[in-house]
Amino acid sequence: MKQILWFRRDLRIEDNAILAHAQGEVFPLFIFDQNILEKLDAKDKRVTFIYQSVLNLKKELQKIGLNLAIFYDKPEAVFQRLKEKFDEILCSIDHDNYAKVRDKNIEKIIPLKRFNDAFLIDPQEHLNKSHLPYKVFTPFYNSLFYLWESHKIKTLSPANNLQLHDFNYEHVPSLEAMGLKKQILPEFLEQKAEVLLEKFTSKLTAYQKERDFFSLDASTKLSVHLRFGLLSAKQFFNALRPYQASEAVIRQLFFREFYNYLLYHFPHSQFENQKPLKIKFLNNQEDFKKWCQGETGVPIVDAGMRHLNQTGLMHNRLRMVVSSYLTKNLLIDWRWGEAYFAKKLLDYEASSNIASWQWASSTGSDSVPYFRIFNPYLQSEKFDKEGIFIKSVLTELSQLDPKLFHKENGVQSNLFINYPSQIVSIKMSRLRAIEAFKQAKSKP
DNA sequence: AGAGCGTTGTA
DNA sequence: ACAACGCTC
Repeated sequence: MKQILWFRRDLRIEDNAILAHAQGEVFPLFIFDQNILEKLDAKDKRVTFIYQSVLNLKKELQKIGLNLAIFYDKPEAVFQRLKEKFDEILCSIDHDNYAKVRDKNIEKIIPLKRFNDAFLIDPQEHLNKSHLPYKVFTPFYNSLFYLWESHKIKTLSPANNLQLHDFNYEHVPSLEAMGLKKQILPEFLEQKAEVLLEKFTSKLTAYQKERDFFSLDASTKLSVHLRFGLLSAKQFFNALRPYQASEAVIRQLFFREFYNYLLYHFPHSQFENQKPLKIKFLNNQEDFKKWCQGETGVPIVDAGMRHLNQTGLMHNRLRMVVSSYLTKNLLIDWRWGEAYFAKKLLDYEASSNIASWQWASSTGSDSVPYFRIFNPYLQSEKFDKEGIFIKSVLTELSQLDPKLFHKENGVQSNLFINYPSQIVSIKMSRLRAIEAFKQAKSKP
């Protein structure tokens, strides 16, 4: 048996399904997919992260007597060249549309063996008592109680006695050759997943209380590592579950499961409202541009967006604040926001991003009620009272009294500060959104 | 099949 | 209160 081990979003050795299930002669490879790269900005941060992770993986594979061939090509072309020599490809599953279409085409060239490796559960399982997929988080979460109860989930180790297929693929394409520039990444991304995990574990007890506060450093910082599989979901679970205080963070891990599960069962939700609502969005291009650039005149929204643009990161609650502002206050289609996040977020995960935007725009299956609209000023007052986060990003406001950040036109009232005026009044746009969603619902 | 409930809120 | 609905058992 001759197998290609196609690494994609599983850039690790331990608990890796394709390495564990491999047998005989193997050819590990990674493809920098031209179809994907050609659509990216030359300054895309994720590719820098993936690039360094892939080089690390190559070293790790060499330590266990294997290696990694690195291609810059279209997957179809790579496998066309290799098809005579191999019996099958092993890879992990992705449920987003691009991945599904890609894999279907590859399968016509060489048989593909897929493993559910990026998530704890296989979405095909875990149906409700009516044998239908869950649409509400809590019952879904309760159905995973058996997992929660098990303090350890069995992980996988690389298979023994693998032989490396004839290997003369030492050439590694440079980032520049792929049309990309090396980017400076947030410092924590240079650290190994185990190190971040250990640091998080030491402050786990504070997580539940502090996780909502933008300026506190309470989050796991592991979303990017999880996204590209430098750490598996099982490893994450196993490391944290033993602790008393783990419920809150495991719950978030299960949200990740839920959103992957929803995308699997409701693939159309990637493109359309999951609930068949016909909302009359305003979709004003100028407003959208201001939102993207962090020029809305609402300090917490602008700080969140500019921080995203600068770093590729955004705090969970901030994502809710800016997405509520876009879809409700500005009445712009969630798909515009989803696409922008897809371009910018270092931890962009299609399933989580899509479901979260559907949540914010009240179009998803278990989303926020349309009349429960975030007031960005109350959010910043509650979660960034001293304006620490806002000032860290909007440095031109660093001398201001933080109270000004938490009321409409507060900053603008200071005549010495040059800050954009508000696009809309919060009160007016809130009522406008409620009306638009009411209308959408009453349509046949 | 009818009861009970629903991630993150606001005025 | 908001609006009152879909999901789940």
